[in-house]
Amino acid sequence: MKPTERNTREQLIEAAQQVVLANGASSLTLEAVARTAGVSKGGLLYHFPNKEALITAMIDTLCASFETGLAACMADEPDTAGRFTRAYLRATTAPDNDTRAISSALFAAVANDLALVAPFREHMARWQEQIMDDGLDPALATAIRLAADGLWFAELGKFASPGAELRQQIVDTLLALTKG
Amino acid sequence: MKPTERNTREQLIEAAQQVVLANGASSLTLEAVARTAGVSKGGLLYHFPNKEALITAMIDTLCASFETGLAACMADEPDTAGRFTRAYLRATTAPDNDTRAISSALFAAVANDLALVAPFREHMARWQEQIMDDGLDPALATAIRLAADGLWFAELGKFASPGAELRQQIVDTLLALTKG
DNA sequence: ACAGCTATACCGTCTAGACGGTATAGTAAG
DNA sequence: CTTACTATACCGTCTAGACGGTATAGCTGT
Repeated sequence: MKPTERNTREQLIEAAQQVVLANGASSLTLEAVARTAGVSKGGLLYHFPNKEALITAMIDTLCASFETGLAACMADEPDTAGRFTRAYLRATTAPDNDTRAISSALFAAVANDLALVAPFREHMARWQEQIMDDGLDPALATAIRLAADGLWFAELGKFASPGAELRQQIVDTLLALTKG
Repeated sequence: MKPTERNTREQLIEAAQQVVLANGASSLTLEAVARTAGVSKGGLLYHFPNKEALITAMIDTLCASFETGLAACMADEPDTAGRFTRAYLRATTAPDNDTRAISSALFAAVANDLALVAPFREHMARWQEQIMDDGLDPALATAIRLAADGLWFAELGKFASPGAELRQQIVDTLLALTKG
């Protein structure tokens, strides 16, 4: 059996997500993560020299995961005006069940050190650029993006998040807005 | 000078907001809050027996402040379909400079104990009820609410928040949507 | 094929310090 | 005598991170 560098690292990140979701960001301790991942604390520190590195990796995973989903949605979308905006909307509202898990990285970052959200901000800025240059009225396109973010935020924090049926109608309404 | 029960209490809440905004939620310690407010730690504990009570008070302040702004916006809005949705939009996007300060309560709650956001969730649920029963298509009205939340969230966390001009156009676009 | 070396992938223990919270004694104003 | 604090000392718990040790895998020269 090969020592599974990749797997352990990923397991640790997953464990960190679980810990945050289960008990809140305040319970994200190195020990708890190690225990959840079935690894000793020393083992965790081998992969991530400190807590900051762990959270940074969580944020990277979040961004990479979304970027992947976004690329897939772009491929499915015809190359007409509003293409990126529609893909963004579809990507944020895709019924990925682990969206919440992955997004827990933001909670962890906010709770531990606001500076850790910087990479996320940069990604957002780049997406916003593409929204602005999407062949739609920039204000409308951004409004749609904000609605998508708002839905994602509502579901992340369980802030009056709409039920399945209403949710679908909202997505459809927003999609329709990208088509005049 | 009467020992100013009210003022000190409010000062402590303000200090807590400042601490969170300045250094992130992780730096919200009782000692730091007391120091910022110019009060001894014992004095803080006189008003708030523990950290949880302090954060709960922060959340209450957040909700009360928004509720007040919302009521004011309702009063300014004609009693036609979409009245509440427009008021909600205006209230969340009002250029209150301390919106960010007050909203730091959410950061504090998420960082310390997710259970503390429960009162906020309840408020959101009640607002959502009124959005649904506002004489508009529920999906459209909720989409507008989510866009308002998204804008608030973007500005709270500095996530690709639009500049002043674009922001105004977005609000106008959303307002227009409530009028068919 | 086998010894010798090195890098990888961990484990378990320890410590310094921070933090929440308690206790106590005292003060100043009304 | 009560309210509203200040000031200080302290305790128990938790935590990040350092450190030393260990087992294994994969070369490399012979």
